[in-house]
Amino acid sequence: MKRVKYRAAVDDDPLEGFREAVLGWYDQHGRNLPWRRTRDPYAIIVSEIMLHQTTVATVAPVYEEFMQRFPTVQALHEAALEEVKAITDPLGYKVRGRWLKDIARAVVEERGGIWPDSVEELMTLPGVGRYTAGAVASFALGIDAPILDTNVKRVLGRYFGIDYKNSRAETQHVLWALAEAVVPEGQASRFNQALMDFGAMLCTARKPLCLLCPARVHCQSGGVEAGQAAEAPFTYRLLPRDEESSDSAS
DNA sequence: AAAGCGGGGTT
DNA sequence: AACCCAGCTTT
Repeated sequence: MKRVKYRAAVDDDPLEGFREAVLGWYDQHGRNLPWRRTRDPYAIIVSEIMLHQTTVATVAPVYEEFMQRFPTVQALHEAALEEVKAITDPLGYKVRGRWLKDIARAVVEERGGIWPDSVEELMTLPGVGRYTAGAVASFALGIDAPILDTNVKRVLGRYFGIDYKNSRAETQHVLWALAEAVVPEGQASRFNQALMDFGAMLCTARKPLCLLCPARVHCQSGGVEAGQAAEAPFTYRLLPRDEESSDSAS
């Protein structure tokens, strides 16, 4: 008796379909970046500070030089600020050198060389906001924390039909909620990386490759190119959560 | 909520 | 010329 070689996968769940599309695409096309070869919180946070509003191509050589010169948080702590800034200032946003020095001081002197182990604690470090904290938590600590950078905003905004460029607090709140909801359990590190590559390489700001997109069946952007109709419209809703007080949103 | 920070690349 | 880039802090 001949066995059926394939099993059917009916992609009628927009959220699970999105996860599978992004992860499947990432397996084939994901980038091999220097800061992905480590889980050292120090190396990860150095890369994330450098990547603030700065392209991967610009950061990569500077990151390599920085990590060679200051391989550990102790090495950075003992270095002169001027020597640090000589490497980081050419990236722009020249406060980054001081932030990294202040982070090193906080970890070495105030925390005995032990890194914060939660998003909330990470956010107390200078230059570390919610995005960077989520990145370090997921990439270095293995915590299922969401991230919401410019790539993820664009990808989720298009897929869920949200005006992601709107800076209103409520819009950003919804995007964060979706960024959290979409993370597959136990896979935040890989999935968050996948989301960013997906946004940087396929679902790009200027000319997204909608015809190659494995998630386009459900995408609420309807094809950014030529105003195509959404193939599979869907809606989402935000559920109240127990641990949050109900007066948070106005 | 809005401004300020910034060099470097793309359209 | 305008837009974009693994955002955060200050006003």
